[in-house]
Amino acid sequence: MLKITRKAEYALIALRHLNGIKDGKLATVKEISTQYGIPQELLAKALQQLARAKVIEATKGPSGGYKLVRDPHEINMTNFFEILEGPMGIMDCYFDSGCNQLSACNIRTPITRINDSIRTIFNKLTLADITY
Amino acid sequence: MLKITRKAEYALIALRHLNGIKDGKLATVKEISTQYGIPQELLAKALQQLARAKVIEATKGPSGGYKLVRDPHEINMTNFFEILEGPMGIMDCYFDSGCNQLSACNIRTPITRINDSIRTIFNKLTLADITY
DNA sequence: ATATACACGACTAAATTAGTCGTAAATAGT
DNA sequence: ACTATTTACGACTAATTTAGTCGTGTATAT
Repeated sequence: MLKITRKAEYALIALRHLNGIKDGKLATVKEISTQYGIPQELLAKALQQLARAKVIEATKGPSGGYKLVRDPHEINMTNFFEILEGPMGIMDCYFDSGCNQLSACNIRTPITRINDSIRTIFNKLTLADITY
Repeated sequence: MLKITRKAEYALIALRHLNGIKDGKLATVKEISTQYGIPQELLAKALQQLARAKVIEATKGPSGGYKLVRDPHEINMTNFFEILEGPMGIMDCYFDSGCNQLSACNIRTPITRINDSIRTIFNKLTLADITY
């Protein structure tokens, strides 16, 4: 319950790794996946998403790989999770999903407040915090 | 992502409902499920769990039903969710699950901190808050 | 050229969640 | 005693989501 996906977990591990290597150095998916025991293809997908979102930058070809291109203090966890997993909220009604039948719903307001609290936590948390 | 289950959602709706009815009055699963458009059997299960956990009390037979037996201020959301869905945490490694392969894991500490933050939110939130 | 690395969509498998069904047990009303 | 009502609960199926794999393509350093 309230779990993040493995893809996000793997991405976090990778980001922390990228954040730890020297400026200008690159890390490949292969390196990271073997070092942490992560399925390579799955990690690859996650990193591709982060690259599309311009959080990291890819270099193709031999001696290619990924590097961080944004200040870790600027990457907050709400952004991060939403890049990988879409909108964050403890219930679907929060963003979309007709939810026709439950027009009698008596908990929408409190749920919204809970959602906001969680978003606030993740907004304040940056990759820099994850790095210690 | 970070979603609660429907069972928990339904249970919340029911609890809020029970909290709203007069002292001594009971509400049946049938009433609640039809009023809010919730699958009866699923709601029944959720309420049975809450009854086992002594959050609500069941009376069998005709004119039976459920009532709240604890002060809404004492029922916090961590308890509530853990009764229905088991331990709460954004990642499994938090409580159990060997997680053998990832001994190289570089994010355990920050993950633990995030978990704690979320638990803190839910600890502070009581059923009374959900009721407005 | 070739080997290496990212890009990406399609696919399958596994796990979780949602929902259903059948049966039992208690009890109020008759 | 009988019946209708209501909770209790395990077993089951269906739906959805998540995890992981595969094939193919593109860029590029040597």
